[in-house]
Amino acid sequence: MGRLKKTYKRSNIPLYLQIASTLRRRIETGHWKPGCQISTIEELEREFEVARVTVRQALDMLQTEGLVLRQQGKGTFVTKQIKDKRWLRLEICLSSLLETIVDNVPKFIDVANPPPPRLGADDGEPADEYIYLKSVQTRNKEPYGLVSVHLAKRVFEMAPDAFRSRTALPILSELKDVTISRAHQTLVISSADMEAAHLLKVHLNAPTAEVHCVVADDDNVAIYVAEIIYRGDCIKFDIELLQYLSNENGKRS
Amino acid sequence: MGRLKKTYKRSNIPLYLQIASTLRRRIETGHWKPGCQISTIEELEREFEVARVTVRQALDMLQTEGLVLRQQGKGTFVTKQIKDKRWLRLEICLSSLLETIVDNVPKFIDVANPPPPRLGADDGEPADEYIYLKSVQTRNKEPYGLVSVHLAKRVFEMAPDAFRSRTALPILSELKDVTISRAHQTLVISSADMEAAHLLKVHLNAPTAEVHCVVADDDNVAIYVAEIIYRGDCIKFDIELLQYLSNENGKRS
DNA sequence: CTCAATTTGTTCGTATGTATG
DNA sequence: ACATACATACGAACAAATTGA
Repeated sequence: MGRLKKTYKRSNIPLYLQIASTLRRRIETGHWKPGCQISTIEELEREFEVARVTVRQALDMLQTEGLVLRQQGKGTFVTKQIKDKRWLRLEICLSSLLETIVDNVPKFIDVANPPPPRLGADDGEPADEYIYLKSVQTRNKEPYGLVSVHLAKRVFEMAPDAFRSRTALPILSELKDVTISRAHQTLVISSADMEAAHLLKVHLNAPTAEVHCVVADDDNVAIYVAEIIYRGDCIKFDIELLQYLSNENGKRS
Repeated sequence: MGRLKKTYKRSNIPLYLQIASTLRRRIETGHWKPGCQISTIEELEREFEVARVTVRQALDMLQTEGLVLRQQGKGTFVTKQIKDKRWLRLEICLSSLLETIVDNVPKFIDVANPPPPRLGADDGEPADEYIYLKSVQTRNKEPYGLVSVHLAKRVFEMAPDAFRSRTALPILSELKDVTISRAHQTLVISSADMEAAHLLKVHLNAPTAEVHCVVADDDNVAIYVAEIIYRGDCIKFDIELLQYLSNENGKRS
């Protein structure tokens, strides 16, 4: 068994899906640009070491997605560039984060048995009581984030109607009687479980970003504890490495 | 077709794999802790709306991985916790980034036909000539990153031996005759293609972080252009949202 | 216009994998 | 463990459209 087959077999995912992903990627990265003819079926047969029908099955998918056009006797051509949908820029300061999400429209979901908030060691003291709010965030009617928020009941009751209709964090930051002393966020890369896949309309195991966000007030009480699952394909992170310069960097004048 | 089946079918990935992933996740997140008995096969049958044999096939995988132990007449028990391997903290300033990667051991790969560097509009002017260095980064003998660097030939020749044996960025920052005027990084979430899957020893389509990093000198020439693919399961991002406060945030004193 | 080369389309038969009850 | 159905994958042969010589 060749090196290729070995990589294929590490997952038991159907071959034609794996090949489709690889080809889709070549279009996405601009390796094959729109209008350009891609490798012939026979070349792909040899490259991936698979049967003709399997290559065709992969191309069928791309054609259904409208990415390529196949013409008998001519070849297979790229019809459109995949547009990058990564519109959601992750932010590293609270004010820009708020700007990004203030206009989002949450669709709230009823939850029968709310889980307890997951608080880490550094996240502050738990509040006496929490209200649990779960919602799907959408943009252009496309879901992109699944948000589960534990909001201190005391805070929730300052503006219950607002919290039940808009995204919590901007409301929180506008409340006069609440002082935010700490806001901390952790991001890891994960993959969609059944619930997330269903609500975000992606494949099971599609790449996601899991964000854990905790806001503490001036008594160090965690008044806002959120678990957010974003679709991986809508997120982007820009970092200017020289912007927040610490002093140790002796190189720069 | 029920809601569950619909989510399953969105991908054509075999059912037993999807179920295995879901169960593996429950162990990973601590929903089922070590020693704990998991749902019986009959419960899982009902929960996932699949046949008995399909559940068993999923459990076979977990048992092969050593995650669970099945005992006839007793049940299925979790044997070990999956350890979180997210040791690599992404950094937002150059000095901490350098600290993180300075000791990394790259294993260089020969490349026949280097691709051209991918420079965006804001990335600066291209250098006259680049040296292409491709390497797999490892930690504890486990691969975690696939790095492709275009290094301006002029810079490379200042310390060719160093660049051929160590990670480029720390060397670059130590060179006396090079002034870094801009260092910019973009991160997106993606999934492993054939090559990355093979070199990073993950499944095809496993979640990854793709980092595009460009360093420009004081003539605004892009002297370092890197494409890095990290395993998604070794990355972590900590953000103190109040640390880098912009002025508009009127709420805080 | 015809011919040959190229490229995709179609169809068989067979084997194995996945999923059900 | 069995019978059944359907999906995946192979290899090979043949058909149809396009192109340029």
